[in-house]
Amino acid sequence: MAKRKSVSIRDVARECQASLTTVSLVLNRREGRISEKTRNRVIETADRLGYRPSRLAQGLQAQKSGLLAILVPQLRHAFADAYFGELISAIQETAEKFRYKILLEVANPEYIETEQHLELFHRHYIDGLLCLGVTNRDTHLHVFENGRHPMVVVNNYLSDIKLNHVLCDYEAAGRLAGQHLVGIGHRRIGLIYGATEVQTTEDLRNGLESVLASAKIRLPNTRTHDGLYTEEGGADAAVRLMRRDPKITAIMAGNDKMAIGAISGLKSQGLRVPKDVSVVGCDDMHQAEFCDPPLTTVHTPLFEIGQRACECLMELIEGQRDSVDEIHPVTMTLRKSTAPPKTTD
Amino acid sequence: MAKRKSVSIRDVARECQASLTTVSLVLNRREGRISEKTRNRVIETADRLGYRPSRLAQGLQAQKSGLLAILVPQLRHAFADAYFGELISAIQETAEKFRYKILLEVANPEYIETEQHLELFHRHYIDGLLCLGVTNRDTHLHVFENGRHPMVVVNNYLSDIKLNHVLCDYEAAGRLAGQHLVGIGHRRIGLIYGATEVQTTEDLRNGLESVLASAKIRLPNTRTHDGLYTEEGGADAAVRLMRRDPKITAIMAGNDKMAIGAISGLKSQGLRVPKDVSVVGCDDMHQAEFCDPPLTTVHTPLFEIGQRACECLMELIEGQRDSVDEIHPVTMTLRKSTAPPKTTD
DNA sequence: TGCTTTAGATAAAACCTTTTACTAAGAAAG
DNA sequence: CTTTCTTAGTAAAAGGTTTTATCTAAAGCA
Repeated sequence: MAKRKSVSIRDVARECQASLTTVSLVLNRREGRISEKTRNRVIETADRLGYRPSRLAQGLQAQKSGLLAILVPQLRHAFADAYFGELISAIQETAEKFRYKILLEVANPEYIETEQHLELFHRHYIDGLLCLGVTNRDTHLHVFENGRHPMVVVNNYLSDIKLNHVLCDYEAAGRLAGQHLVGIGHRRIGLIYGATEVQTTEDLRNGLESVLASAKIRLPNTRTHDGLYTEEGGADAAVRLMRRDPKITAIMAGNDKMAIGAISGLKSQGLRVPKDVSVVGCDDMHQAEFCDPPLTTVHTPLFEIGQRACECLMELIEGQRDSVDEIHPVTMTLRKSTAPPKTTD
Repeated sequence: MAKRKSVSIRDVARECQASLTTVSLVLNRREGRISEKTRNRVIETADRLGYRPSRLAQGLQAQKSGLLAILVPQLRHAFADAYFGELISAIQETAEKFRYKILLEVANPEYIETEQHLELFHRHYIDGLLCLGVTNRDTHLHVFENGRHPMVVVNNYLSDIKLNHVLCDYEAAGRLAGQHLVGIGHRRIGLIYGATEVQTTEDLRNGLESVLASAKIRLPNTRTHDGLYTEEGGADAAVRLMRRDPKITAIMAGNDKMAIGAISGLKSQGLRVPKDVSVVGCDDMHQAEFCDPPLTTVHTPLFEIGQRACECLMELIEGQRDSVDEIHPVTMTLRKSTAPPKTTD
């Protein structure tokens, strides 16, 4: 079975006795220039031959690839993660509406070293870039500071580099969780944070601390621990926190994964949730509803964030705006993992 | 800031007083044709101007896009799913080794209707395709039967259409789980399956039934239920199964998500796992280790499957082979969600 | 009749590479 | 001194599209 060459616009033109220009004009619906008769002849021929314009040729001519890239950090199997998955779903869905396609890029050390994220633009691979899971350590992103290449940081931002971003209000998330816990009577509250180099981690902690402060509660370092954004990390952190300060009555975790891990860790120590210790998460992942007990958590509108990030990127590409800076509100979702403390201390 | 045009090979040639051919030859390391002196001059100039070959032009000339697509079904936020995530991670990692990039495609009804999966090839978007989450209903894939376009079905196959595939042995998975449960004394065993239109679901059931049959145990329809591959579905199915036949002592679920849902459903009925009812899953997702109780499950080598599928696709593209049909073995992972039944009936 | 306008169509350029086929100059061979 | 071979390099074609500038024939007008 010989791999027959695909039919080009040239073939269509020859077949229906018209020029390339005519065919192109007709097929691109440029109105008014071509007679009805010729138009129909061209369309019929194109249809009959099964003509499909080559995207490479179109891209070359238009100097547009029609592709966006999503840049994800290299975590242990990053795509097996519900957080990234949710954002990617949202972005892909939105991009499709704008007839863009999505390229998947993973930022491993060699990738950064060789500046592949820039190369994507230089080599005309993509028209725009969405960065997921960035941290303050991602100094390689400074190349986007000048805004020369359309790019948006999704659900985060960098403290030192001014970049386009769309995210939700993690300080408010910390405040809401804090208000909830303090409101039902907790005073010894622990915090399991994700990586400190993530700016939103900082924000969340600040939000929580501000609420605690106004209730005259301190958050000493003995009551905080890194949970690495993972279940294992959360479990481990919870165990350590309780060992350091057994009087803790409530724990907030920086994301649902760590919160679920924490619950598991607490259980392993014979502690009941929420009877002995309350746990509140952050994200409101699908899974939060299905753990035991169902997780009280801060709802962050991840899907919406992904959508907006993509929409804004489109506007950057089209030149309809030249910077993006959006912060979306968050809400509290009450389930069964929090309750008033047994004893007030 | 005027969007300065990017530098082309023409610019390099002009700048260093050489022809396009010479520059191209040097930059593509075609050995022997160009003198050391000219070579160095060209390299220096290209470097100085920051020349980057346009992928669109290269692709047009080579009639290759350098892109693969992953086609995922439109499920509720498909990418927020650990199963697909694991496969995608593996594929992306492998593709990178071969210097291919990955395009993300979601097969919604309109997508199928307009044959976008074919269009990807016709319009030179991609050089190869990997299909995830396919079912026997996906008749639109018959267009790939002739093998004209390089494509591989990942971790599944279709009963009616002969397509390239790489998957793990789901019949063995059913057998292993069955042997384990029967081995520790269970005789009333329930099955929560995923969608029946998925061929591997069928295989898994056949494997389980074959083991039960040789132990003279039947698997009547009253002891099976659809769990929709979701946690909710699994929970619901477990509740219904126990209601229909309260003497069931063990349940196998077609994937870990349903198994975890089932555990949650059983708990909600006051049943203890594994004391009252044993549960065994299939997949061995990361989460399986962290639920309560940790899940006994069949380990399917998903990462390896993704890797191999991608490798085979490369070979199809390069014309090094013209069909793919690989089945990988599975193993049993014993944790805490199964135990001998309380009473034998 | 002679000039201008318009509708319909097209040739050629541009987008950027790679590859094929060719040339010019110098060296080796006779 | 002529012929052949080799080396270093280049012009041109091909890959497929869109767009700009141009052309032709017919119609409109004085």
